[in-house]
Amino acid sequence: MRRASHEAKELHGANVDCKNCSMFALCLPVGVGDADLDLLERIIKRRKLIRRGEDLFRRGDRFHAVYAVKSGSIKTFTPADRKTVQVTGFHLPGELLGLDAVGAGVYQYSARALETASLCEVPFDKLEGLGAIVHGVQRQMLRIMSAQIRHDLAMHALHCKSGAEGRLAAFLVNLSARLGERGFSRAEFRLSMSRADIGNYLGLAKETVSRLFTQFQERQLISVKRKSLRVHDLYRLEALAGLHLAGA
Amino acid sequence: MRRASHEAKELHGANVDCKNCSMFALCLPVGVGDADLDLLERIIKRRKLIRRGEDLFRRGDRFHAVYAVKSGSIKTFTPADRKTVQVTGFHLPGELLGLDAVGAGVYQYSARALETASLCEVPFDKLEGLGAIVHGVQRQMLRIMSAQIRHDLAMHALHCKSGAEGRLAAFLVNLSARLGERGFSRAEFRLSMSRADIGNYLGLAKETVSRLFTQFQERQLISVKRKSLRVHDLYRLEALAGLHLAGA
DNA sequence: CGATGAGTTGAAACGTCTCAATCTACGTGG
DNA sequence: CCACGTAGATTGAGACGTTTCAACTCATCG
Repeated sequence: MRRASHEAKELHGANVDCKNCSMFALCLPVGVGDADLDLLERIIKRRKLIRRGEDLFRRGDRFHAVYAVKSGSIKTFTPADRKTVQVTGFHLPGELLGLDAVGAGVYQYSARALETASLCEVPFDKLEGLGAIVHGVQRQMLRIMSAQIRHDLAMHALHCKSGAEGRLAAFLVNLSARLGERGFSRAEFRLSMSRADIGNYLGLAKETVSRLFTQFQERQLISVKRKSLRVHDLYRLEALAGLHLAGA
Repeated sequence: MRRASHEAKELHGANVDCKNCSMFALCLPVGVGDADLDLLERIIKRRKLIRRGEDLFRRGDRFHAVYAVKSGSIKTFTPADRKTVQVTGFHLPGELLGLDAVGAGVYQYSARALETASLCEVPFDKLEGLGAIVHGVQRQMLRIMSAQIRHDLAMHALHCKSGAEGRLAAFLVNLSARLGERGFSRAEFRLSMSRADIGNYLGLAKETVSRLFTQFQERQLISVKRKSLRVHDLYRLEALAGLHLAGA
């Protein structure tokens, strides 16, 4: 059970509260109002602003920091064919980027802003150093990594749905849920990525995505107008996505 | 560049050396021959043996331990439809299971032996406790988690290849590489999972998998006889899988 | 040695992709 | 401020690949 009782924010423009940020868990163990918190603040709060189409980092860049999205959204991608890319994920406000690079030393994919985005940069060596000192930070770092693995698993499951319909439905349900978790509206939001990006991500042709959107609309599941989307019947959408398994 | 110069072991029956185990990294930071190592040993070395078809744990079970596969292989799966399952992964000797459950408290999927398998059980609370005390263990735990995230990313990429041919090729290349990393033969190994499992995992019908195997065989890429597989032309297989991108 | 489950193969049905034309929104420069 | 150019989105029709259904073979095991 998750709460989403706040007045839902607009994705575009609004920042996530630190409370809703994936990184916030790191703040909890340190005594609030303590010198420790100040220490953490000094490490984390470097802000970065990038505009639509600009890259945050590129595949192969030396790893030095994890990023938390404060506002806007980011897509990550990696070369596929000699002249195409594979979109590997979309990152929404409150979510993290770059954890996969921790042990590798270099980023595994490129990250590009889908719209103007602000981010918190967290230099990892400093954070790791803090973890060695402050009790509980280490524990939270593991929790965060584990959550990332679960997230990736869920994305994986999303891709496995056979049939374009189920995949797109799962994608929308997933987007809706992730936005809802951070206090945005679950029912109405902006698709910051193009149809082509969605298609690429899901392994579908952009035309198929487009057709499916209009089909979902005819079935009263959603309404889409350009980039704005409204979910009318989340339950049936989830059913299409293959959720609603056992009674659980 | 990875080395595989050892005499290649048989997958079936042979154990991975601790040296080749994902968990081994945890042993490095503690001074070898020290009292610490003994401590680690006491935590890790609970062995578990399960037979083909038996479950190591089930989705929803309370999380208490991470497992390392010593021999044999494990498949993980989760319910999909009301009466089908989705295979989420295969775990080979030296690989880990259950890291995703660290922050969740319960396992996210069920794990079943594809053949008789022996495992090391690592109670996580104890390990975490040790991490708080022994310098370096914490660091290695993060490295391991990060590696898991990268692994999941790679699996994700594998699924994204459009076209059954590319997906199956990528799957075989991936299997070959993972076995090679642990000192097994990259060219000749046993497919411990059924065609149906492979198909389910890749989002293909089992018949398609079967047809592709014979087709790959006709093209001299591999030879398959029942469960034993030999890779004849890894390079062309990688090409099919969509690797060989830029010159890098 | 028959039973059983896994694997293979064929033919038809279906779904998704590709190609191509059209349409829409948006940003740019006149 | 309007007009145009462009990139993204939509829609249609045919080609292609994968799934499904079904028959059959082959190994394994009681």
